Amino acid sequence: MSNLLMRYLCSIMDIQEDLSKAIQRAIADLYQQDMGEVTLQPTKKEFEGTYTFVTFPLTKTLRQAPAQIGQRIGAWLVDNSDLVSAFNVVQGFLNLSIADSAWLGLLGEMAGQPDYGAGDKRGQSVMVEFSSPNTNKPLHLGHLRNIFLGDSVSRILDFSGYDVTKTCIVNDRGVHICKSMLAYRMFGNDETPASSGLKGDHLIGKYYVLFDKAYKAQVAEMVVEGSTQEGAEKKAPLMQEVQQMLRLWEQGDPDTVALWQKLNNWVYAGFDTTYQSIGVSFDKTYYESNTYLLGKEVVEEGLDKGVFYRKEDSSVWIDLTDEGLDQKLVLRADGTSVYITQDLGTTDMKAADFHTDRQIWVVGNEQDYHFKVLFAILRRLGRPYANELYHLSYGMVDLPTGKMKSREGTVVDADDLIAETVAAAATAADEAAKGKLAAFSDTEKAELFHLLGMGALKYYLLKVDPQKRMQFNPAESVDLHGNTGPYIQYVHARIRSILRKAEETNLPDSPVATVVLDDVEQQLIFWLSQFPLRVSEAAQDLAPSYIAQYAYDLARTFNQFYDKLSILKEEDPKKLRTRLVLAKSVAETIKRAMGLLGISVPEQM
RNA sequence: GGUCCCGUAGCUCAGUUGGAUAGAGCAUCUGCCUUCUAAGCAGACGGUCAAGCGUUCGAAUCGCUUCGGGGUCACCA
Repeated sequence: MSNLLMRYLCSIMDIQEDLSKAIQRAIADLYQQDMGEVTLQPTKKEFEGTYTFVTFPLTKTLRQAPAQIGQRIGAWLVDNSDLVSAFNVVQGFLNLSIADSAWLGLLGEMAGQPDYGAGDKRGQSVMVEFSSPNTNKPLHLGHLRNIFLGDSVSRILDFSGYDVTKTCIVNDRGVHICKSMLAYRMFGNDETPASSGLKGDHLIGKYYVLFDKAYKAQVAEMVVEGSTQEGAEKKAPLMQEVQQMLRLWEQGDPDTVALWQKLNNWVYAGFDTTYQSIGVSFDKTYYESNTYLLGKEVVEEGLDKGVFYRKEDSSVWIDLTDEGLDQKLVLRADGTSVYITQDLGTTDMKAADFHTDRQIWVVGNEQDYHFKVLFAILRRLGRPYANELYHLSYGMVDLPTGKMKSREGTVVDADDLIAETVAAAATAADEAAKGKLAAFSDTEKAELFHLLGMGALKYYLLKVDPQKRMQFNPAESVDLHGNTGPYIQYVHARIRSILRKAEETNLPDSPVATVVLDDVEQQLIFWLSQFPLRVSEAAQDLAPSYIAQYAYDLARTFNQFYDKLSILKEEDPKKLRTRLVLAKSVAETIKRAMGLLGISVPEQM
């Protein structure tokens, strides 16, 4: 996939890039050798300097000891480059200090850019599919990881210059929803979200559970009467009724369809409420009731092309054993579809609807195999888009007590979790505020606590590498201290407070070119300068965790700066002005970075 | 069993294309508010990077083997 993603091109001055070129020139000048691209790394904090160039790899070609190479290049840079103010050599490591003038020039350019870090429009489009719930029960914690990931990846790609289409495929048909429908018909007494006071998705979830209870009781009874467990599960009258209902639905029976529509609409309203409270939306929602019959013509096409083959029982298969996969059924003997049939058709349809250059699915890693097969089939069918399909796979969310299991009732409901997180954030924040919120109205307070709670929750779920299974610890997820969303939000509020006091309307937008910088100021400018690179890496790897980590590093460095140096009480007006520019840039970059995670930042907290 | 993913401090996690003495947070302990928001800062404690072998100037990172955890290999979705 990465072949499509070009390296981010930074329009502003790039110290790292310029330094790397200067080193190439040094080597050319001193040794008459062309080393090609040279890479730099940040200097470890126990050493003096900002960037480190490793000279070990040059020893063979240049036939000189690593330390000596470092000495010569370092000296050359100090003499010939305005960027480098000093250097030191430790074995094969050449540590370079950057001149204040270079830092200040960089800060000035960054501060002057209204959309600093954004990528140029590249005329490429991406579709991101995420959330994709079933309509028989409410969203849960696992969905939240999925939704936050999909939403954040969409924002990152958009910010990086792609045209992004966010889609959601709702699984609104099938046995699962018929179970809720049947239970509602049996026990519902025309209950509605309004009459019950329940969100629509929770109401339907309640009937899904009721069905399961009644069904299990029925099965148990039949087992007592002598049936086998397996036989009872198939023959139980409730299951028979569900199957009959599904048939009626497929035949378009008006009563069944009306009931189905009524219940599903309640569920959608419930989902919408949840999406709204977490600040997530979609450009296009597909419904499986409209797509589940798709894919059969793809099967015909595959048979014609000889990609698929028919068995004696007339079921249709593909043999993927030479790719390390298996033989896979794509159409049952009775001519009905399986899951992958429908996905083949849906993928074609999405491509036809939006013509995006890429399609990304945010789906849990239990479907890794499914997507390997899906992509392999589409490649064999010769789809032009087949090499630009990507499964953004993520690991499950575990609780401290272990796996979430719906059977054992340990599934964490999304709405409950959001409410609890916001409530916990409110308690903790109220206490920590120590009177800072005295001027806030109740509404303003509620908004702030929601913002902090969502910041805590989103940051907690997004800071971890998606691929990894992660543990959700409720207590940690609402923490305001340390590597958390609220810690970063706090830094933003702190800076905004200072800027307000500094007569906001009259803030400078450029530093003074001649001031002497403190180490921590250099570090802060360094972190600011890393933002575009981090964004491009996050876009390339579809990794919101890079942005989360970055935002924390930036915020933490600001707190060190804040503790060490005063802004408003600085007596040297040049320094004061420079620090204001610096603080303002940090606040804006934090806001932007957190925005890429779908997290808002407060003006005051 | 085939195949894929994971294994880093007591716990939760970072660790950029192989680089220096492997980093944060939480927890525990110690300092710092008359001073721009202490929701903060600084410090201490804490490691056989699951184990072994190999590749190389150099490995948490790459390769192989073993052990441990999980997913998947449905005419479910």
